[in-house]
Amino acid sequence: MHEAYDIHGVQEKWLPIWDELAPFRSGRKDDPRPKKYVLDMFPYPSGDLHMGHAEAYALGDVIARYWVQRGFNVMHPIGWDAFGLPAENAAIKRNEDPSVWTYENINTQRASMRRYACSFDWDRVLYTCDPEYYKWNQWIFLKLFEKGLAYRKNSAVNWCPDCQTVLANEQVVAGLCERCDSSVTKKKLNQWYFKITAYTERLLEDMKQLEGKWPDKVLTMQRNWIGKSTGAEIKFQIEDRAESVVVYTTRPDTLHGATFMVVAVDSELARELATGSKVESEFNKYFESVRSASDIDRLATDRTKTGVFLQRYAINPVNGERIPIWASDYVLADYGTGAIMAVPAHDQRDLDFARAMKLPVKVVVDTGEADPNETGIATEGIGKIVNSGSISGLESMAAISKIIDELAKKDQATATANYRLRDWLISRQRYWGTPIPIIHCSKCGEVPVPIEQLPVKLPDSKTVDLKPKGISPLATAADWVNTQCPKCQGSALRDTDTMDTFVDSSWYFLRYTSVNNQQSPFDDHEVKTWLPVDQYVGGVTHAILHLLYSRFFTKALFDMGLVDFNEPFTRLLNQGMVIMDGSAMSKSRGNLVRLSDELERHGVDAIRLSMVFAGPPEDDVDWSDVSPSGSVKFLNRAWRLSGDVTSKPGVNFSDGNIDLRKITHKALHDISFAVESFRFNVAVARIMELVNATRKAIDSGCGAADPSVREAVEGIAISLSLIAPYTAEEMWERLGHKPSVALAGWPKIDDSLLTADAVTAIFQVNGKIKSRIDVQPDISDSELEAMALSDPAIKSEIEGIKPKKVITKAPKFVNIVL
RNA sequence: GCCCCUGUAGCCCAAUGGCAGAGGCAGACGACUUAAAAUCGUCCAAGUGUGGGUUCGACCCCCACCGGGGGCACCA
Repeated sequence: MHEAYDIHGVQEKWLPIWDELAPFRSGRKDDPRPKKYVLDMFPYPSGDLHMGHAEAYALGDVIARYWVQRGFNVMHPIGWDAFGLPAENAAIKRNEDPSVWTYENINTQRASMRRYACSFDWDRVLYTCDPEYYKWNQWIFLKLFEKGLAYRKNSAVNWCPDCQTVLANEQVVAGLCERCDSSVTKKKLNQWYFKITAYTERLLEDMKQLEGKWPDKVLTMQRNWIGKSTGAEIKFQIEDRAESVVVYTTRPDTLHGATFMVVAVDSELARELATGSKVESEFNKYFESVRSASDIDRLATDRTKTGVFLQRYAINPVNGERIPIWASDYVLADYGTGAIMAVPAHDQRDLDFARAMKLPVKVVVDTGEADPNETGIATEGIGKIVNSGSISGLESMAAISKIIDELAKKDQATATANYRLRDWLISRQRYWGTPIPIIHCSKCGEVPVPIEQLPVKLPDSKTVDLKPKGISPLATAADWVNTQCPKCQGSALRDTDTMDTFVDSSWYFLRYTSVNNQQSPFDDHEVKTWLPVDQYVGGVTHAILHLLYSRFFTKALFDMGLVDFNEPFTRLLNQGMVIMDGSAMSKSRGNLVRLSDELERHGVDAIRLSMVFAGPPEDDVDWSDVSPSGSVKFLNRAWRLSGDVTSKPGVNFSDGNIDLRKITHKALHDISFAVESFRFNVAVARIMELVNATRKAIDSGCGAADPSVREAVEGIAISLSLIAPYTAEEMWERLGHKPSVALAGWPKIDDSLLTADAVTAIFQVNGKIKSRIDVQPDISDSELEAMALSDPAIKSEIEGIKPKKVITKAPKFVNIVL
């Protein structure tokens, strides 16, 4: 039986010692170390931790632990995103308060995190369902309300029939509810919104700060989501109507080609134009058919165009042509002005409609492609303008600015931009969330709950009918709903909706700085000390939702003077998913791997190591490609080294074997570099290399007693402490040191040991390698070139031909071009 | 349909315009062992998806195509 350490024994051994030492407590007032805020996205407490958490928290931990070793005062907090539907649904099923299920899961997860050796600061924990937390949600809501950034409006909203609540645009994915995949329908409701659209340009502009620091993918997704387009608003006179209609177009250069106008069937304008006309009943029939269609149907791209001619005409401002006005569902009521000028020759959707309705097609841009009249394919590119009066002959770009100028003088056009981003709908018709702190008074209207009355706590769940029925369960708590108007003292009603749980996570990173503060959401001084977050770690699933909302909150708080930075997360790392056999793990697929089973089998360190070593962090980890037993083997191999070292702690390393010392210093240097550039898999490979080299040095090199061996093994223990804390702690103890290795500090790297004694130079002829030779690393270009030219292999290649060119980069290579 | 990422050994992955291989998994062989496990050691394999181009030199940069993944998709 070869010596091996007891995986589970060491876990039980070190946990209480770490509890005692609390090596990751941050924020001592007199701490002289520079700060670093490393943040993992907090979990939703939906049961125990799973493989995905194991990966994410292993990666975040490497970063946090690394900066501690590098001498930083690292804040690495954790909390729970504890409001939300699963708790409520469980509560209904179990007939108990949602908090019971929630806190049971939180306790389970907390115990698992402790065991998983997460380097969290356990003094900075928060739960969003805690009234001490959501009180500040309400406080921020009221601040936004005061600034006009929180408002209520009546409009058609996304409704999930399964969750029985409304959803924000961001929470509808391809017509389906992002939570439960039900088909989302529309419902006309009076709902609360946050005015994120007031920040559109800044959300877009400030992304420049994040370039290179956030994954490009996330920035692209946010840009797409915001969806900026530039163009012009153009006024069209309408026959027999005093007011003109404004349309938005990105292609004012095609204005002469507008042969009809289309208004959104569900717009006010369409209703007005149809009312009292001969086509009113036909319009109503069409309107009803469109209204009952699901989003899924509506979004199908290959759907044939439908519409109703409203028997009305608009006048094209550039040529006075009468163009018919149609109502259709292919124009959206809430984008642009809800009406468009249709240019069938140069827009595929308009062309499809024109062909379906037998409307004329007029080519006004020559793109060099075939006539859309014949091909049925609109020529959407830019080109030379034709048949367009004053702008004929211009290129599209020049034509756009000219026509806008001309029309602007007559007050018929304005250059403008449009965005896809809509305001954030935050009211939800469910119980387990933050109550909206507004009182509705028949005399005074929407009255904010006075600050000193916060929090507006949720009514006791026993007094509430939790079953979803389309209105908020809070409405059934009569005693809670009926209250007094803070202004006129008359009887009034509380708002019964709760906030979207994304509100909770939009500022939690600020609360960590002062979780026990009862006077304000966060302590000014602490926020100045710690924020912004230096490193955020989490899944790409939040690329739009959470990250966009948090950026919006930060900017709003900045404008209120509450924070002094405008981007919350300086750097972002997106880890991939843990999958199995090529697809996402799920019970129904039968490919679920249970984290607890894996931990039981291989131990915490081996699982953490496997996660980190599996590949680049942003790639998915396929668990079927991972060998946790290989990790166990490696950890044993590293651990055994610590028992072989015979020199005493504190021995002078400079007396050690130079070869091993060079390997050690190079390895430690490379490991730092790899960790700082998020190539953790490479860092692990370097540690493995160092372990192999040390093994060799002990068995067949300088021997176990050499000081260089101690230096190497100590370096291994410290590096491993980022990834495999239990093993590292055991090694550190066996090396004769006191715990914790987490605080040992990164070894000082001696630059003079980083240069090799000799390097292999290569000699090429026409880029092909012909010879190689070991040279001094400080050899000069001319020396190396001379060596190359006198090298026998090279000489025979050259054979008296005079080289055209010789490229020399000492000490690496010489390339002779013939 | 549009945009982005990606393709290296049987597999997971390294290689920051300069020797294609750092590390691991799997495999083969040897040492130790009565034997096996564990351990230690040795070995094994691709010329970088395909075709062009730039360069003295390309896995790396550019273009096209093929395969895989992702995002957007009636947003005027």
